[in-house]
Amino acid sequence: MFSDFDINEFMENFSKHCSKTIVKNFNKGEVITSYIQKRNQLCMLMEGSADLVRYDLNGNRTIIEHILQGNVFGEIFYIINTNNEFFVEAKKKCKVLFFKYDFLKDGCSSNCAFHKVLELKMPEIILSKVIDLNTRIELLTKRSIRDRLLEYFNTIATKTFSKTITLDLSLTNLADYLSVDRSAMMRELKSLKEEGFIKKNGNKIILLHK
Amino acid sequence: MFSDFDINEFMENFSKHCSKTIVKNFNKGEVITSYIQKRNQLCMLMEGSADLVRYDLNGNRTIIEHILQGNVFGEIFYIINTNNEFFVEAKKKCKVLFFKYDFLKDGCSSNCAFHKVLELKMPEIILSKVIDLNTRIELLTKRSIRDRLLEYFNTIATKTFSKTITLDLSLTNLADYLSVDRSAMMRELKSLKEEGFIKKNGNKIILLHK
DNA sequence: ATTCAAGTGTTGCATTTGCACCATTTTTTT
DNA sequence: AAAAAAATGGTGCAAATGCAACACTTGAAT
Repeated sequence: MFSDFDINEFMENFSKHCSKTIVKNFNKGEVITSYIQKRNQLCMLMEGSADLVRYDLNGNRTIIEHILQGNVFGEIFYIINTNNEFFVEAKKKCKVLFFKYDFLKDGCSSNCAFHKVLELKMPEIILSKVIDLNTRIELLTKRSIRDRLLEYFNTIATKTFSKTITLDLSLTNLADYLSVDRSAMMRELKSLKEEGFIKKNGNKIILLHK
Repeated sequence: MFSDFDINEFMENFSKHCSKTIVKNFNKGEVITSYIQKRNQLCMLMEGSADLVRYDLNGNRTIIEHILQGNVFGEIFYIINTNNEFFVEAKKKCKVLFFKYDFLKDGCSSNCAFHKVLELKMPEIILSKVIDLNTRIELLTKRSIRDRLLEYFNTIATKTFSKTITLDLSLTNLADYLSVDRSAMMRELKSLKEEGFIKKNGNKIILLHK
């Protein structure tokens, strides 16, 4: 989608030239932002990886979104009407660009050229977000743990053109991402192995044709 | 978000002036589009309401998305990598505008002014889509039928500023939307009534403070 | 007005999932 | 290198959910 355009390089330059954007660095485990107030905040992950995590009243932890380099995130995408808390947690060292969505339309005082480019690219950036979210919904509408696991594996296999998958989430986090109980998921993984749907060795999974 | 701009009126005019967009009408029950090929199709619902429905291999029907007047939908938002079939079904008489996403960037031969406006408004249109999808994800990550029902009711209550809700989905469709078994959902609705969380009379539901 | 189709409400039973543990291994921190 | 923390793998049991079936009501079509 950005074949002729390196969005990360662009954003890096953007932040250097435009006084109204901020770049911050975070270490693993730190909270990048929390979705509480309405600040119209829009963020872009320039380096590293992070999770948008929700803790509910029962103590369940859910990974709402797995954020990779180049992805956008932030309050601007949410209407917060629950008591739950949302945090974006850095999984590795992260570099994050913060800016306000309003600001995008308004331009900045210096009327900088970067704004124009970002404005132009924004539909595509958000469109790829929509595609990711729909992929997530496709997963979450699966009714059984088995179907969610297979959907997750198949999505990655399709993306990487390979039936051999290296999980970038721990199994504990995978359960939180699929929004299911971890021990029940382990049980299901075992069944999938025994019934010949997959082979599993550590964080490597091979999808078998069945 | 479109306080100073009536997007529907605009689209109506757009379709009249721009040779590359098509408006079609559909009766209740008709299939508006199916998500199979990659045609970069983007649609906007100008009148009526519709559901994006998926039937899986087990025969389960899931309402992936409930599409209202002014909403956009279409293949462009999806990567189809499953065997499942996706249909958009008209719930009422519908008027739908079809166009191609690519075309948006390229402009049309007559270089019409409508393109410019749509280009300008596109980020906001898609942004509101993102907000809807995140609301949907928030619902689907709830682990119990009870929590999904309450989340659904609360979202509507927040939107309408009222604790009294009139369901615009049949209970059968609501179950398909929550992605749960209908009879299990009915059981849960009954418990919610008995335990004093809600009052229910036909398709009217009152949320009680608890 | 009658027939047919769809939606509602309910139940018994089987299956799946979640919960509360525990043992062991791996990773991280001190 | 030792200690602490986190992840993996597992189990028994309880609770939630799905499935299949049926009666009844409502709405649509002929």
